[in-house]
Amino acid sequence: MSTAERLVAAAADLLDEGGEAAVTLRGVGAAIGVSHNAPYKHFVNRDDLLAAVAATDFRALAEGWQRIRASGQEPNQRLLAALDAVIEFSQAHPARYRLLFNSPAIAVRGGPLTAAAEEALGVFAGIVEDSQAAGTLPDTPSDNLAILIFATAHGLIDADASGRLRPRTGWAQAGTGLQILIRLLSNSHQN
Amino acid sequence: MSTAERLVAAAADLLDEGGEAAVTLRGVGAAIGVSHNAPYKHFVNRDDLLAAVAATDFRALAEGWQRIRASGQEPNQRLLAALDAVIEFSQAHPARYRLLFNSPAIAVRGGPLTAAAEEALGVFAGIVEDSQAAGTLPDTPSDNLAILIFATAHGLIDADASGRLRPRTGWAQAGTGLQILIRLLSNSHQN
DNA sequence: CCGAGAGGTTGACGGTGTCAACCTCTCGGG
DNA sequence: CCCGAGAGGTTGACACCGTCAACCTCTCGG
Repeated sequence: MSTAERLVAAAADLLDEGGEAAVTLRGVGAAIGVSHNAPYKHFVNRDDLLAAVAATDFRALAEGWQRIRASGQEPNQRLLAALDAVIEFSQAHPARYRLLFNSPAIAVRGGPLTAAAEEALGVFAGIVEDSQAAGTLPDTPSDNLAILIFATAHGLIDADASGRLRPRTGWAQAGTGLQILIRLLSNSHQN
Repeated sequence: MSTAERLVAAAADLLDEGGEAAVTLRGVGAAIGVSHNAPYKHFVNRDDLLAAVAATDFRALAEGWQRIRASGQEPNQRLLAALDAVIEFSQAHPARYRLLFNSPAIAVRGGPLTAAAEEALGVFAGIVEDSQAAGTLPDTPSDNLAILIFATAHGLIDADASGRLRPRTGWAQAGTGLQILIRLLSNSHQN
């Protein structure tokens, strides 16, 4: 593993352990046994390192979704599995999830990060499209419905992370809300 | 205005001007002409000050929604107006919006912040309930549907803020997506 | 062979949150 | 009337952080 990769991995670990505030260039360097300035040989600054973590995670997410899309399940089952996958990631790695979908430091940047994000969301849109093609979701333009569904998932995940989901709804987790949404949308379609 | 209130106002201004990173205890103190340690006489630490800003904004949001709920419009129009209000806030004060609904530093804390947040979301749930009572939305339990709708709104706002909404959907802003959602839900109800 | 560049190091700078100590009013009970 | 406690403000210090600059040391291609 190259030094740059080890730095990214160390940053991801620190993110998991202590949130974004715990990711310090000096700490990341120390974690892999290099000096406090070594990261600057591979990343232009702290945000750039975080962006690299985000890009890695987007690629992993896209890969997981791709596998789900290619699996033999029913289309709506694949959609629910894709949503479950991102919910699971958000619970296992909250800070990294926030980096992907909530971080202003990352939002604007172009380049490989944006490309990785768009590829991942493209795979997700494909999964939604499969459901529409199978006739189990309304035939609104695919990208629009995908964004709508994903936005709801993200909103529910955030609400859960903020502790505002369970007390108000009694739902065990965000997935419950999404099942309800999918059902409502299916009803809408069959009207 | 008390010193504490002036500190909160100054913090809100800095949030608007330069994002969360620009809110520095020293800067907030300097902005109102006190020393770099004066804030500690009113807030236990930086997060506490940010929480005070968030609580203030939650109360203002609740007040605005209350006014909308009491207005004479049609129930579904009131719901769309409430959603427009939060979208407008998110665009006028992105960093403060993020503080309300995205911030891990704020999420866990109990006390007045949590109370203010729950009151605001309660008002929103009331608006949704009105629409259900008028028969223009499905009769899923009120709180659940409110959370579902608000989560979608929040997700679309985040997607927009990350620059991932417009290129993919062509929607002018998050509100467009919400109109579509409301229409889909209405269809679902009338099935 | 040698020189440039990649990748690493040390050292320094200004800025930041936070703690500790001190100062100075205000005001209510003896 | 006094006086002492506490609220609210100040200065000073500390450790830590991102970042810049300068330097060192390999490696490798012309």
